[in-house]
Amino acid sequence: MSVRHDALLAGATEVLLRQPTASLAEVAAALGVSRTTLYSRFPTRQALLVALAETALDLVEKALVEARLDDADVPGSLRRAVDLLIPLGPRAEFLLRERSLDAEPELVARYQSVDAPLEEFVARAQRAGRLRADLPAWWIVSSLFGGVGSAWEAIADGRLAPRDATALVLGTLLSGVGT
Amino acid sequence: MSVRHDALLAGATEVLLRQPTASLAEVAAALGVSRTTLYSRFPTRQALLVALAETALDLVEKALVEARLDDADVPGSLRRAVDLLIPLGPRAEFLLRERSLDAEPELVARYQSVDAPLEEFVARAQRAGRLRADLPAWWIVSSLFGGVGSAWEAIADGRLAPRDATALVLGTLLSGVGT
DNA sequence: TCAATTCTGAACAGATCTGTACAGTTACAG
DNA sequence: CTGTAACTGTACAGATCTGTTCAGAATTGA
Repeated sequence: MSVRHDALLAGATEVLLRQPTASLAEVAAALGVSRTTLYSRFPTRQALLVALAETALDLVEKALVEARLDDADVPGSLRRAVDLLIPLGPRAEFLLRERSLDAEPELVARYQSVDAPLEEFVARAQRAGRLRADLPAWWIVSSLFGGVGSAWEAIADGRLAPRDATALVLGTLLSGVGT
Repeated sequence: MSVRHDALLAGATEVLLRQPTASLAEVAAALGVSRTTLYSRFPTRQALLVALAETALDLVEKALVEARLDDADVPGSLRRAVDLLIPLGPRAEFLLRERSLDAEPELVARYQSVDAPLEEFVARAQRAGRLRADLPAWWIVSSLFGGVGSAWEAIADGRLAPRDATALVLGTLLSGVGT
């Protein structure tokens, strides 16, 4: 096997992220693999997209586990989570842009189950008075992911150094931009 | 003219937002217009996309003008801006998702010129001590648009009432989610 | 060295899309 | 009522993409 299966998935994600309408011929060429090989692994284009989404969700899920969300240390937990999410940029960004994935019920179901541990953590932190309780928990989670997304964009544009991203995202999320 | 030109643009935006790969035949059908008519107004598919983007940028630009950004009233100015940006959701969201527009230099140039007045306003507010000066102005603008984007998503999902959106976005942006 | 698995290039049918052309119909203004 | 302008349906050529098939080449492991 000249190209490992997961390396192939990672490469395909990047190609399709840059050019979502790329044909499988273009994807195969960019990966240095023949179109036939691609079809032997993924029977249809949609199957490839779903596989890409699955692995991206796996990565996000894994990041949230590795962040070791700890009710006793809310800022530290959030810092670890953002720190682990930042490098996933290109892999996960694909999920948000590709519309045809919304038609896959099993994927849509996973979106929520992946968010769940973080949302529950936020809700506990709110009850413990560590986070504002006058905002919906889902909104706080949404804002966190939004901040991570803005950071991805800024990094891709070369405006932001990856090492600075976490502090910027968390500093803004927790304290706001007001004085 | 059975379908007004700008109504046609608005409708086309919605169709293409829901299904970015829709053919011009589908777009025309959804608009109640013949495919031939569509081609008579926009010589190519790309020309249609560019026209859509132009009008979306016009709307954002107009919203920022109408917000009457006033250095003496930072929170009020931001509130007016967000208030006017929220209803633009579907129109502007299209811009962010459609990748083929990145190949149009004149559009890319406008992205920045549209943001400019807001970014300058933020920079002045920072110098006046009304906003945190330890964050880059572009990041604050990016966070504001990110918050508006999260609100659009939540509204589309039915999780958020449009009337509540502005307070949620601004409350989070200015004060953060920490206690 | 040999055998099995995997990859490759080429070709194919079917489908779809774009962009163009044109003749006929509708709608509207004067 | 009449003429102009806009719209419509249809048809076409060219291009591209998907998904399949298959015989041969390359790799790999034993």
